[in-house]
Amino acid sequence: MGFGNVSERRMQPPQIGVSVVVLALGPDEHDGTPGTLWMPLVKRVREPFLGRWALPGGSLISGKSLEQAAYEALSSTTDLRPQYLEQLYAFGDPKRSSSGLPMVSIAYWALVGGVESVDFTTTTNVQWFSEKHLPELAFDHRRIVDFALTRLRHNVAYPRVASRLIGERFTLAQLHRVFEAVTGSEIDVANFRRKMLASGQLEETGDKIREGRQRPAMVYRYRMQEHHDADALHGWTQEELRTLEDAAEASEDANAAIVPLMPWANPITR
Amino acid sequence: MGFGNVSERRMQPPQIGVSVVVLALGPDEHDGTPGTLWMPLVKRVREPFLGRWALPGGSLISGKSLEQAAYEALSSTTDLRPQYLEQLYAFGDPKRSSSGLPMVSIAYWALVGGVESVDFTTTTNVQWFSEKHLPELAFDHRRIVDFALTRLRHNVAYPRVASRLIGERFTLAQLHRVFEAVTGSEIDVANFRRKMLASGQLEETGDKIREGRQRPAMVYRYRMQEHHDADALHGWTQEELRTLEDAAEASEDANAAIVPLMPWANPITR
DNA sequence: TCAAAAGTGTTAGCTGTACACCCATGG
DNA sequence: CCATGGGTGTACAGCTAACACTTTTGA
Repeated sequence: MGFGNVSERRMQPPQIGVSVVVLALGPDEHDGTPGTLWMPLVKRVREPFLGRWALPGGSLISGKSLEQAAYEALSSTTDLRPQYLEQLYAFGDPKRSSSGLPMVSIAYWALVGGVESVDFTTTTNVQWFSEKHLPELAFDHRRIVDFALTRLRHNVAYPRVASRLIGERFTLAQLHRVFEAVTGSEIDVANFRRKMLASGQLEETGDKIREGRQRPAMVYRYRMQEHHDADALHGWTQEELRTLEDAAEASEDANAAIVPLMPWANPITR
Repeated sequence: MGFGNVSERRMQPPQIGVSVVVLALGPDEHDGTPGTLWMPLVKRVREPFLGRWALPGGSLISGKSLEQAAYEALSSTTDLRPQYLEQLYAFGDPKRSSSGLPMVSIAYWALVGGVESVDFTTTTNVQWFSEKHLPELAFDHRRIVDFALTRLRHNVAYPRVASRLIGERFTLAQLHRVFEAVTGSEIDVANFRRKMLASGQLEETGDKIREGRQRPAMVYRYRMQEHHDADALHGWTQEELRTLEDAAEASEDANAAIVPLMPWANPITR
């Protein structure tokens, strides 16, 4: 049972899928300093857009939540546990597939990493690309990527976001580099330090680390604040709460509850 | 050909629908002053949740964009042109329908109005409810409503949002009342005036209007800034751009292009 | 001429930004 | 002892919040 022709396909009820923009901090392509965002793409093995690079994703099948589907799309390309996963937007223009197949795609963005810990291995069907040198993508995935990058730039100031990119322990200088890399703008180091420390979100580990040959820097860690029970209040999932906050103004920062991500996730097999 | 039993339905591919939270500013229920948000709900005529109130919405069928589907859900309950329409969130937990029918719902929020112009007529299947006295809703629609209200509260400071609630021409006092009503907090009138005027977004009409028996107030109007051609730049729809901005911090306000809403909308028949 | 709402001025305190400066370390 | 990055002090500009004040109107 093959597909019908284009106009027949247009009459089908739309299919739902998820697409995930997975972002990790990796080395710059010229100097090796970490300061560029990388994302894995998969090569399509079917029409339409056979052979093109596309975002990891999959169809939504019964009994699974959207987050689960996104999580699985992610684990099919990376064996890392996502450090952050949030819904971006639902794309549903019937013209978007440009092949007549009506399709609604719910886009997610995820952060993986820990600066050192990401494995940028290339396989036949999965390859990591620098944000700055993306190939042509299938469907409207390029727009989804831009959407995700914009969101990240706007949200990197939230500790829960930045911390998922950089990893558990870090110096203020490292954190500063991440901010400059992600936002693409220069930030005064002195003021950055004070702002971060004043936020009360950072906690000294007591350790020091020397990166170059100079004075060693204090190692910090994000202080995970205790669970507010906000979800019990309104029945919202953490992910939904984050999206709510994304819509918030800057004023109320990070009074969100942080709980272990993906409470339903199975133990990872790696 | 009826439905199978619950476990059979669970195996179906999920259905996609849209739900719309339509908000308008209406009179307070005690004093008649405009200061309460109202929304239309429809009574369900089918299982599940037969007889319960639910958000206007519908199934997504082929060839229609999500926005079109949302627009039509809106026009089925209100013959007003939506002044604002924006995607909220995609809800997709398979447990959400509590009846075994897998369902993904893409929620939109819309503003209609112009203070005087909304017709709060009740019909058999459609009734307007005050935000403060909502009945029990079908599905997880209560959460969607809360989601929309939170979004509105966070975004009312954006002129394009507030203006769609209040109507074309207004005094600063009226605008001030809207802000206080929506945010639920007291705002110093003097500072509010200055902030609004300093924003450069307001424009005198030259008219004055007297609401009580006192000194008449200047009538203002929002200055619609010219079209940035941002959509041509990135291929984003206006609606997608707004959602992007929602994720933005307060700093960059309203450099968004404003174009006539719903360019594909047919002339209204009223 | 008085009450009530429209509209203006003034100040204290907070925050962001710029930039000068001191400190610790290995070579 | 010096170059380098880590880390601190300070001063100014601009914004916000609070509230006292003046103006305009109809009754």
